[in-house]
Amino acid sequence: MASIKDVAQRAGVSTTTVSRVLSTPEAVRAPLREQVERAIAELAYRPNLAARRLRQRRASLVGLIVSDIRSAFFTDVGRAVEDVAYRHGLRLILCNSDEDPAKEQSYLELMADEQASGVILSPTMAGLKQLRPQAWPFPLVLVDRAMDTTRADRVVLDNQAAARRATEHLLDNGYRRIALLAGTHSTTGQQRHAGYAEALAACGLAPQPLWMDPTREAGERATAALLAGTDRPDALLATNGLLLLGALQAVQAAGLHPPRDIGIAGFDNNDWTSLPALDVTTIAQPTYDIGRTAAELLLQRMQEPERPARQVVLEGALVVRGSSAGPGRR
Amino acid sequence: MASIKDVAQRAGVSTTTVSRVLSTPEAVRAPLREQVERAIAELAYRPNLAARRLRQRRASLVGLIVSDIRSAFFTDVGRAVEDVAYRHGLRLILCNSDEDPAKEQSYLELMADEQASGVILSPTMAGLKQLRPQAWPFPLVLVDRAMDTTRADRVVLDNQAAARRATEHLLDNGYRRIALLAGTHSTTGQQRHAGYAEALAACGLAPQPLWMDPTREAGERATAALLAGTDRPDALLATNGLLLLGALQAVQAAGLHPPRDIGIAGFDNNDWTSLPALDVTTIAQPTYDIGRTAAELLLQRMQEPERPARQVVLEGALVVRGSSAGPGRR
DNA sequence: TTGAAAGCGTTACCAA
DNA sequence: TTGGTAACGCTTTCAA
Repeated sequence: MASIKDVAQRAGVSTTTVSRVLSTPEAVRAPLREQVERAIAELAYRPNLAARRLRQRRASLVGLIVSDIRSAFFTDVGRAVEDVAYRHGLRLILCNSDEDPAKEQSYLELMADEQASGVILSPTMAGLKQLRPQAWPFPLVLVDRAMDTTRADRVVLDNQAAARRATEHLLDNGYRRIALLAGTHSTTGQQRHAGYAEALAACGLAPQPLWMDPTREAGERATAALLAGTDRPDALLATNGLLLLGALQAVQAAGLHPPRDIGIAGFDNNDWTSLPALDVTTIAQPTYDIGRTAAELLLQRMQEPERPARQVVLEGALVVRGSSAGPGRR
Repeated sequence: MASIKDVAQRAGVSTTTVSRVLSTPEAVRAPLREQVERAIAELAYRPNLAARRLRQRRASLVGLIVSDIRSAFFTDVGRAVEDVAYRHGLRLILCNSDEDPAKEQSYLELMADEQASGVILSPTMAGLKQLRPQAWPFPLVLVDRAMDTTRADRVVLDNQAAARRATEHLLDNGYRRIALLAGTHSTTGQQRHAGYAEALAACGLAPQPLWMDPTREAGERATAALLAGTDRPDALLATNGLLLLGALQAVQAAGLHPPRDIGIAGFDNNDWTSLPALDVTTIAQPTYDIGRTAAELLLQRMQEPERPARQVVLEGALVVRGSSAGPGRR
């Protein structure tokens, strides 16, 4: 591997000059610069990142730690972050905490060890509770999940409003006994519950929330139990895509047909929800905007570490499809 | 940040000894070692990875470059790779090439710049064609996609056999005019086509392959055109999950009901395929095994760089569901 | 505008 | 078994 020394030798200049051509080319006179650039090309020189980091005590690298890499939500967010980061000469490292606080912690430590310039994090519930953003040697931006008390920049959906709108939509279409499948382990589940409860309260109706692990299996079990019970709901709202999938599974297994037998709506506009045979009403999140905003907040904080923390709230879009068209409708 | 010097000073030993405690503790006598360990704990010392890399000229880091991070296939593979890597003290960096050869190339360069110990790659078609595994400064293991001529370790599905089995299953259930939705841009599509053609040839039937971008939209368009045409097939086989989704979209939009009006089967046992309202026959890939095997091949090659390249072929499982039960069946 | 030299934190070599 | 010292490749003073 050619080093900066080899380049300097070949170009007949000092290593300082080569370094300058790499970082601030305009500070080197044209003829010399071209000489150096030629040597770089001829030797196929690539700077050693480890050496650069050691010297600069900072890596041109941002981390994105997500709780579930499988969800379309986070991959879209990741794409947006990468786009912004790349334009600013920053590399992105993607980490999947898999909803495991220990893994999350371990990745944060990895980022510290790697001297990352910044980290964007969608924390687990446990991780969020004990999170001390100031304790990390890099700026931290939270996405998707955050508490009002957290002193860090954050980008979140207006979960409460989105859930309220979805619930109102079900109410408008004639459903009255609306059950909520809500995920524990996340602030989003709680906020979505709040919006749901709010909409029902405005109509003087009783909420029927069910709390569970945010998995397909839990959603299926809870829904099956609900449908087998005496006080059967006439509509279901699921607070994320996996719970929605589980709910559909149970509804279909019970031989029920939305929207007639039961209304269905849920968060996350996953690709399969638009299949005509399912045609599920969903809340679509502005995933790309969320990621882009998070990356921009991070870059700003990197430049201005002392500015006060900001929260950006984005809106979800209700995608109305057939599954919530109203009881008795085909 | 405390450095190894601070630890040495506090423990009253040389930096060499501290370094040894970190890498080969058994080479340091117990009392001294404990002294050092105490100092490390008290100072909350963390080794500087950049310095370590600069010195060792190797990062304890493996890269996984996938063509589509969204697919369950690659996230499962990633989890398996991470498990194995973690057990061997290696960090995993996940990169998404998004089927873009330029991005793939750029990530390979990133891995070289980072002095990665090894890389696992699912190459794009263009990337595979011009891939020179020996040209990279790290061992390379291919997953999912590879050519027989590629001189690198590789782990692949027996795509041809899997496609043959799926086709035979459709034939066994009475379908005769079976169309194939195959993705260009990948060797898997071609191999799956071969198995499909083989099964049809054995029955003296004509293949009806359609080549397209491996996207939902392309699958939908192609299927819609197929269904609107004169020589309408009585079954469809899709070579990946997105094409399957697109095919279902078009079939349902046309008001057709599998398995009666048309048989459906496809690769990738995605979570939504088991919904009762869809109940799609699929080929499930042993994703975790694929990832684990790839990681193991990589570790072996890191230890023994000169061993000849090996190919590991794993089998897919046909998951029979209702969508292929036979024409005229409900 | 250019160059010399120091130093980032670690490990590897050699000597004790 | 332990320690001194050089070196990894780069950037950043500082001086010319």
